[in-house]
Amino acid sequence: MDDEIAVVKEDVIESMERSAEVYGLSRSAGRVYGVLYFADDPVSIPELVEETGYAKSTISNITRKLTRIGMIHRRSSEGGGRRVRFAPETDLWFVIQDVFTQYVDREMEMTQRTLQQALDDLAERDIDAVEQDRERIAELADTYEQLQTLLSVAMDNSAEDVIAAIEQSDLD
Amino acid sequence: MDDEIAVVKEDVIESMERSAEVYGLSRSAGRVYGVLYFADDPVSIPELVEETGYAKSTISNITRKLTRIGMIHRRSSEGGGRRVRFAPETDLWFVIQDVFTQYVDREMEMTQRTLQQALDDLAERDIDAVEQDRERIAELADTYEQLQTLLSVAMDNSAEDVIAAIEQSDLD
DNA sequence: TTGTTTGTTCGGCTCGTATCGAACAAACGA
DNA sequence: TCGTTTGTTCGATACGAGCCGAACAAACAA
Repeated sequence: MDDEIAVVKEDVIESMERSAEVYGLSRSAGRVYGVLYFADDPVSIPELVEETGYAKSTISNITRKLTRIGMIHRRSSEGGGRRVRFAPETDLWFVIQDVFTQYVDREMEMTQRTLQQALDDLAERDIDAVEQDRERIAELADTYEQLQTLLSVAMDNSAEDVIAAIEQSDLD
Repeated sequence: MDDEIAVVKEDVIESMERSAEVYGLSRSAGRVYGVLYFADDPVSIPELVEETGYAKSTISNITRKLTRIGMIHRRSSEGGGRRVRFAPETDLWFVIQDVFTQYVDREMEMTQRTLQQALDDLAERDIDAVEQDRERIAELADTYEQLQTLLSVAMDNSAEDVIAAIEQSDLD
């Protein structure tokens, strides 16, 4: 009876474990997210321990990491005791935007700063001797700027809007 | 003299090491790419050993990995002996497209298959008992389909075209 | 053929990370 | 107040990844 349903959910959760791995998270993180995703209400740490079989400390670490990247949320302060409860962020586009803004955008900013500094350093020197190197660094900076432009547009809009904008053009 | 230039290049290469880490590669991979990026001609494995200080076996593994994901290319068959030489792929957008197509697109296809299978399984059962679970899985499938659409448009066009399409709309 | 150069594979070492259980801290209920 | 529940932090262990040197394989030169 319910068993069949449980099997189907288990399949989906296992799929989430695989996905988590692809995106640089642990399988355990995928499972925790999966349990939250199918839960009717926010889930406490003891309940996650019960449902996943992981140790309390492990769940504590996983929930912290997932909370930090915005994949789950702490639903603190609520009827019951001081139990912390977690709910999943179901808008995956939002999660992606968050992660890219936190890490990729950051990395691009740092890289751009390094490249500009390098160009400044080379600018003070004999042109011919460094021209080829200067050109290469400049190209890299251009490429990065282009990627940054692309990324910031994607990060500042809903997935629907981006799709709509592209489809209304002649790209597809 | 040349030293100053070497320092600037070293800064840029170290930046590439950091970037490589953010994107799930090893620092050593970033360095190898950096050396190739500044080289005037394709570089052999012994030369990479010389320039990076890494062991021959390490360079062998790194070049294989970078070649697989399309960040560098084997320039085999060439004037000299049987030495294999490597050149960098400088079109980073092309690299990104490759990686996303190889891994993310693949993961999304697999997930979609799992989700559809789950929906089929639930379809045979009593509607009311599984309606909420079915709805959740369906939403996940929808989200994934949307992300796939977005991704495939981005992966099938040049960065310039995608940027142009978006800017010609009213998104920015 | 035989020695040399080049590249891959293998075994081992190190280090980081995931995980556990236990100790600790904080908040709640009695 | 004191015990109980909840959550975090702290070593300890285990497993995987990066890296190395050595053994091996393959191609070239003499």
